[in-house]
Amino acid sequence: MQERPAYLLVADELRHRIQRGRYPPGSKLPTFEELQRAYGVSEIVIRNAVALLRHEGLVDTRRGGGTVVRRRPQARRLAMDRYRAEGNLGVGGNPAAGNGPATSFTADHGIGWGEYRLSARYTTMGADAELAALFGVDLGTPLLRRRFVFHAREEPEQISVNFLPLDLVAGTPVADPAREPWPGGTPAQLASLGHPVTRIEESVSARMPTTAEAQTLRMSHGTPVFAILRLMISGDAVLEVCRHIVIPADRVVLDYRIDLAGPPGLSG
Amino acid sequence: MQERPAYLLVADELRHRIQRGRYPPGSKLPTFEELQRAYGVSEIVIRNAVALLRHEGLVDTRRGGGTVVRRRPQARRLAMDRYRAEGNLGVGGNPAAGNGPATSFTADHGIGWGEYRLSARYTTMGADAELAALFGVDLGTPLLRRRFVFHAREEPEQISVNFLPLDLVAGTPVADPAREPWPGGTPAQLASLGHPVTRIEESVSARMPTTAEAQTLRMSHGTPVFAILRLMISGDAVLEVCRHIVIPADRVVLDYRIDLAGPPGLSG
DNA sequence: CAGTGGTCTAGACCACGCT
DNA sequence: GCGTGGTCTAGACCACTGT
Repeated sequence: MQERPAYLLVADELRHRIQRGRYPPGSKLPTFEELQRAYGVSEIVIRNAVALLRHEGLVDTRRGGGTVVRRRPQARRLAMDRYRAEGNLGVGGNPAAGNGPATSFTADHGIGWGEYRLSARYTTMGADAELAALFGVDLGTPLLRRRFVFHAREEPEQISVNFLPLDLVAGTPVADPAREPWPGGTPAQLASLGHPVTRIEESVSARMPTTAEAQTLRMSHGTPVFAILRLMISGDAVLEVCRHIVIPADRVVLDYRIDLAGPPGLSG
Repeated sequence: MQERPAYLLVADELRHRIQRGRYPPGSKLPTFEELQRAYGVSEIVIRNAVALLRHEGLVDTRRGGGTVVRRRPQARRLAMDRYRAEGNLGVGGNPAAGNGPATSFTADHGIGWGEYRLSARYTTMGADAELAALFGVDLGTPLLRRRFVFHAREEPEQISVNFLPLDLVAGTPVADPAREPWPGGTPAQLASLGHPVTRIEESVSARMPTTAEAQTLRMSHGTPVFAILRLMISGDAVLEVCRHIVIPADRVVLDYRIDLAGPPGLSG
């Protein structure tokens, strides 16, 4: 029977106590010095143990502020129906249906239009291999590249980097950053150009954030992100490629519905 | 201008080299001692830097084996259409369509029936609050609990913990662990009981694995997992609740399609 | 200002992979 | 057996939080 490293034993013990409610969310763990004495080990053992819990997303540590059991933020549910609402908004014309302008983002976060802010950066570039394949166009085809950081109540919540064919949007209000935020979002923009979105495809990945992403989104350690590749399709044409929507994974649950009742796929 | 800690500078440098291809996937980084000398810092600085990269999922370290740039496993695409195939399988009766028995899992992994194995553990329990709400039954209603670990070529790939109403399956082959693996999976099982699945709902979360999950799935460090809550619905009745499907997130991409062309939601 | 966690040093021994 | 990364000691100074 080989001995488990001391820091793992300490981590197991602390984890157990957190999960059993001995250290409830929001409470402080004992200081390193106290833990050191309690377990009769050196500081680095405690440090390694706490670092492990931090990378598991169980605790947060702050200089001078102690080690705090993380509160699980209640996750928002991102339902696919929100896109339906956006589409209708765009098609119908004015968003005068209810409480003023809206977007899937504002609906998701339950915030008003005034609490919604985004920072935008627009550039143009030629399609690289991946984008060319997704759009079904030639390499180097001019695209409008838009990078958004969505804020709810001044808190950064989501990064989006997306692309539109330049020949579709050049000279239109859609290509004007000053027009953002746009009620109804991208579906409304595409509808305003005469191309209502008929299908959306989302490819969901999860990974650890890059340091830049963690900084932009003010993320706590030990939290993965969703990285979603999204296509907006009108008829058979891909009109928008969102290369990545990046969302901290502790803040959302993605809801999808799959209907099997209708006629299944053709072949086979 | 405050100074960035040394270990972050070293991590930045190494990360940059990895991303630029200076250290390609599968290659070894210099040893700690070499890095120490190269940067003129103590060992712990190197250690902290490499630990950071490991938690970001960029490298793997092994005692005696050096620090290796992780190869990105090519992610499998889990498309929602696979459920359609399963449903047809069950309804049609025999799975004699093509290459023998199949499941969404075998299709996903491109493996034959012989390379597919699962370990199963069945128990019964009363519905807790969450399950009762999802099934729409009373607290304590008897349920069959099934825990599966799916293996492809003897590699553990996926954990599933799911529940069926006991009054639906008691005494049927579905409640017999020895009948697994079952061609067509759960949709086929439900169809065999006269309840074809008409709708599936999936709620996708991502988080760091528990230590038990990491061990069961033989995961490398710094990799999050998808945790999917899945409902199988026939008509208006929830027939199966999969409380969590756990899949290492570096191995899959989840594809979803959202059709907007049809009649939108009723209200509003 | 006291207390806390963060970074770092110099050094030791251990466990594992490779050859 | 040798070299690698893993664990650990004892101690120092720094940066931030709270009072």
